[in-house]
Amino acid sequence: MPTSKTQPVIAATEGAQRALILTRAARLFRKKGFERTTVKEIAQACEMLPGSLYYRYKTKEELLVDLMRYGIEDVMQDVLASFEQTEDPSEQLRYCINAHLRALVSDSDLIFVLLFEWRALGGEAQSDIIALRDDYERLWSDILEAMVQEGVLKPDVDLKLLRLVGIGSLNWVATWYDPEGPYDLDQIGGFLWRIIVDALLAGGARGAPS
Amino acid sequence: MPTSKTQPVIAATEGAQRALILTRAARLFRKKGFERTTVKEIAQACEMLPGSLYYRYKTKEELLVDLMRYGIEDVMQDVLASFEQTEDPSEQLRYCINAHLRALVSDSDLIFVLLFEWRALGGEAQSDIIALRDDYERLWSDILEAMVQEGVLKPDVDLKLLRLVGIGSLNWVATWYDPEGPYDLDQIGGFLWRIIVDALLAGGARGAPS
DNA sequence: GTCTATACTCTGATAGAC
DNA sequence: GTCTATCAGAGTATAGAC
Repeated sequence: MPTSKTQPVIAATEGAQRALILTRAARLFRKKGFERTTVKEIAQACEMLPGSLYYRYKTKEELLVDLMRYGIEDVMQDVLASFEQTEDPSEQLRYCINAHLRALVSDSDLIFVLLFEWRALGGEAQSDIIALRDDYERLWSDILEAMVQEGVLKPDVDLKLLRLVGIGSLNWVATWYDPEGPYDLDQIGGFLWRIIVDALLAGGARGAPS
Repeated sequence: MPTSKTQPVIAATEGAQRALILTRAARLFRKKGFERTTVKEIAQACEMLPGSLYYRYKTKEELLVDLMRYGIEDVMQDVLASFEQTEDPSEQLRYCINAHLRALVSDSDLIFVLLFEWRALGGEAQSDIIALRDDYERLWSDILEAMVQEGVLKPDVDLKLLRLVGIGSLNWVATWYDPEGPYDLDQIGGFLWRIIVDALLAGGARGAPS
């Protein structure tokens, strides 16, 4: 192999290992919760022994933090990419909703863990992750604000409430969604999207903002 | 004290003790999670010692199960009572939304624990609690169905999806609601209620069911 | 019913060989 | 980088006195 390509290849391998560990861990954390999952189990799932894991992460909590960081980067990329697929604000919302849902229930369980295990983090780590989550929510604020400025949403809608309630309904999907169930992600996302648009579309006949 | 009153008084005292223990435990579980809360801490919060707790509950998990059972009975009563305060289906929905929100963030943290700690339960206990939760969700199905039959919601609305998405947005409020924050429960509940009604009201001009 | 004292288990984490 | 071996600590749960 040419020397010039050595560096990237190593990096990719490293990254792959990290991804593998975090994904396997996420699956366990999602199923059993962070505390009930032992380091032994994580190592086993990665086909190594506990000692080897401690070469990469000083503590179990540090692994969780890295997992969450990795997860949030993942969603943000997905949502941003979806956002840029169209210029139409209403469609942008639809795409982003779908991207969020996909990230939430896809085979990587990173986002689920991010959403449901943050209490397992101690003080400072918790603040770090919350800050990252705020970044992500800001992304949604931007999307909604653009919709207002483009005249797709009524100007007097409380965007913060809409964001909180909307993301909430999306996040909760993770608790009941069943790939074998009657609804696919597009249906769920579309349902929510339609409600928002129907209720809050600019120029709507009903719904005085009281 | 007259003898005839002795029995009830004892029962009330017993019940009060149970309520005290479960409420104190719930606060801890909410803050730290079930696993990170030690039996010692629970006992301390109840001003007793670990041994005393084990007189009432054979295991820590049994305490959690009782807590969840107690919590779900609580919500169901509240929501049912709210439902019966009016005959108007639309208002019924509004009242029930508010009741759910109140239960969710009131000083008793029972519902929060019920919603976020069910993974801490092992197999059979988990099934029991899920069955209880299904009972509760059925209550919401009934409310929504009544709204359709009274002509308040469009007949072609997917009630199951509406229920899932709606309850989800309500439940998630528990993760961000701040009593000192800008929104009170009525505002939050009202916001969601208005969206539903505006988007899905029978005879709506927009929103063909695709 | 509550307390004291304690047994037993399991887990996160470390040190050092390879 | 990964494995072996192991420790110190913590936590649930129990037995029996009061």
